[in-house]
Amino acid sequence: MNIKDVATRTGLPAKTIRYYEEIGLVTPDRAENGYRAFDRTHVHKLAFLARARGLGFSIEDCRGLLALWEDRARASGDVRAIAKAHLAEIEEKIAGLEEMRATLSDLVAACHGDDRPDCPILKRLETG
Amino acid sequence: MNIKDVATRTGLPAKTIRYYEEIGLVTPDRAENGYRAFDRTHVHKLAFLARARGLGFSIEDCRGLLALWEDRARASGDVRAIAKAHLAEIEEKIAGLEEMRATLSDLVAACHGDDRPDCPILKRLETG
DNA sequence: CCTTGACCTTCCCATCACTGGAACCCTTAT
DNA sequence: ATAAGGGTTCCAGTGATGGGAAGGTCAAGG
Repeated sequence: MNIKDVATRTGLPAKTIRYYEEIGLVTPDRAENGYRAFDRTHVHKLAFLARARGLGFSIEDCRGLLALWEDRARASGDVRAIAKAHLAEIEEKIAGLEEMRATLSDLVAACHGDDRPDCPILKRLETG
Repeated sequence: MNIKDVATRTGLPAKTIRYYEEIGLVTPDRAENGYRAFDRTHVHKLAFLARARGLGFSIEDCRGLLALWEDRARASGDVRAIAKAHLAEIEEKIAGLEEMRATLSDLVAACHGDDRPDCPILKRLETG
């Protein structure tokens, strides 16, 4: 299968698939004309990657998850540890963003937002 | 004032302050020895930038906010528009992360996480 | 046979907002 | 004289792509 078909099937841009090959996440064969030749397992792997990335896992996490996925003797605890660490990062990010949101929505609410120069938003940025 | 003092006062790394000069956000004078010479207004400006960045505004947003801050004839509506757009972006980001968090915490909860290979997390990544 | 258009390839540059490091200069104190 | 602790510039790298150039390949139509 050529790269465009794989892109369509997995939802990943062709560029991204080439990148994943470059960093060793997939290793498609090559046809005689130099085109990448993907088989079912490659597509399956790329779909896995697309889902993991969709859940926000880093490329390196994905590499680890892929390795575990392909290891029949894996311990589910290892998978869980990766997911748990990632979950913690996400929660941290959310917390940071929530704080920004709270401040920003207060400021936006406090600013009358007309032609006058007086502005609580700028005042806050000015004075902390 | 030399860059280290400004860094201490604003909480910004010296590297970042140099970068802000490079992209035209501040334009400190130069002493005879080539050192950057910051005065009170530069420090004030950098502190403003530090706070705006702390609220997640992009550098380009900061540039706009700085310009408005320095414009006595500004309309607070312009400031508010920038803040509102940024708030919307943040809320979008939060929504995306919340979705990830929900899925991930379900998966982490469902995975027994021991030595056995059976793993709902991998199953989910495998099958969507 | 030739051309067109849709593929494919590699390669390099850009993103965002820094961060690290090398190589070198200046100042102050010992 | 030297050492510590400033400062300077410039180059390269980060994560995970995206854009675009320059050129090879393939199938269909005139």
